[in-house]
Amino acid sequence: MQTTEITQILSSWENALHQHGYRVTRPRLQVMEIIATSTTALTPQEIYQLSLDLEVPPGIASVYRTLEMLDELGLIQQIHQPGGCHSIWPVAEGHVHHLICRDCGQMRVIEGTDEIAGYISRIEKQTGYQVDEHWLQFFGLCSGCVN
Amino acid sequence: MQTTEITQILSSWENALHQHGYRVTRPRLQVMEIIATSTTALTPQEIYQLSLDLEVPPGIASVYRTLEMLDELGLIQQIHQPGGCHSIWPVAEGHVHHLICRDCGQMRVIEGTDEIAGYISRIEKQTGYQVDEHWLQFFGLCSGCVN
DNA sequence: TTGATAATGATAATTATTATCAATAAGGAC
DNA sequence: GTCCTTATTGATAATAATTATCATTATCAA
Repeated sequence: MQTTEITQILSSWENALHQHGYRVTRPRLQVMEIIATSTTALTPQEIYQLSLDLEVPPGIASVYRTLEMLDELGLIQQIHQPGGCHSIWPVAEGHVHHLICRDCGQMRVIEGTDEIAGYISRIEKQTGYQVDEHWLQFFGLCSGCVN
Repeated sequence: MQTTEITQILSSWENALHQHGYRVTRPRLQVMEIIATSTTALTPQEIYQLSLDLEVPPGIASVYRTLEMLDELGLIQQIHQPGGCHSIWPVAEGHVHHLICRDCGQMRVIEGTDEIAGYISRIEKQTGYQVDEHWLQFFGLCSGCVN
C-alpha cells in the first residue's frame, strides 16, 4: 500500500472516531497503524504480536476492543481464507474483490465490476433465491512469489 | 437434499473410509449422517448438539476427530459466512459455488461454469498474479424465506 | 472366535476471546 | 493551561472452543 494511502486511511479512521464520539487514544492509534501499514490481512493475535515491538504496547484486551470498534464503524472486515476467517483488512469503498497470495499472504483489492451480474440473475431465475450479496475472492501467487 | 442423494453420499463416504483403512464405527456413522442429512452447513458444536438426541451419542472428541478425518479425505469443507468459517458441508464433484439463505441458512450448490474465466485472465494480466483458485458464494433469501 | 490395535469417551490441557474493575488519561469547559 | 467528568485502559479472571492424554472398548482380518 502507498504511503499516502496509509495516511489517508488513518486520518479518515481518526475522523470517524471523532464523529462517533470515540476518544482517540494511543492504543487505538497503534492498532490502527499496524492494520493500515500491513500488506497482509492480520489476525487479532498477529496484531498483538506485532504491537509488542512498540515501546509501550497496548494490552491484548485493547487490541480486541479496538477491532470491535473498527468493525462496528464499518472500517474493517474479516477476510476468509483457507486457513481461517479471523484476519482483518480495511473496508474499501464500493464493492471489491480480494486477491490473496497463498505464499506470502499479500492482499490486493480489485474493483468489483458487474462481471457476474448476468450470472446472478440466471441463478435467481434457476433457484428462486433473491441474491443480495456475494463474495468473490481469488487465490494464487503474486508476481514476487511466482518464480 | 434428496433421500437418494443422502444415501449415495453416505455409502461413498463409507467406501472412502474402507479404502483408506479407517474403521467404520458407530460414532463416525452418526456424525456422517447428521452432516449428510442437514440442509444447512453445521458447526462442530451444532453437530454435537444434534447428536445428543441420539440414543447413544458420540463424545464431543469423536465429533471433532470424525470431522478431521473427513476433511483429510477431502469429503467435507468449511463454508465461510458472515457469521464465521466453522460450518462444514460435503465437498461436491467439480467446481461449485455456494448459495446460502441468510435467514434459514439453507445451502444450495451451483455448478461452477466458466462465467468468470475471462475476468480471471484479465486480473492476471493486470496484477501479475497467477490465480489458481477462487471462491464465489452468494447470499440472499431462499424462495421459502423471501416472503 | 480370537487377537491385535484402531478408536472411543472422559477429562485435562491449551488457546482464543470476552468480562470485570480499579486506575488512568482524553478532551470539553473554564 | 488547569480542572473535571467519564470513557478507556491494563491486568487478569471467566468463558468457550478445540486439542491432547490414556485406560477401556470394539472393529475387523485371520
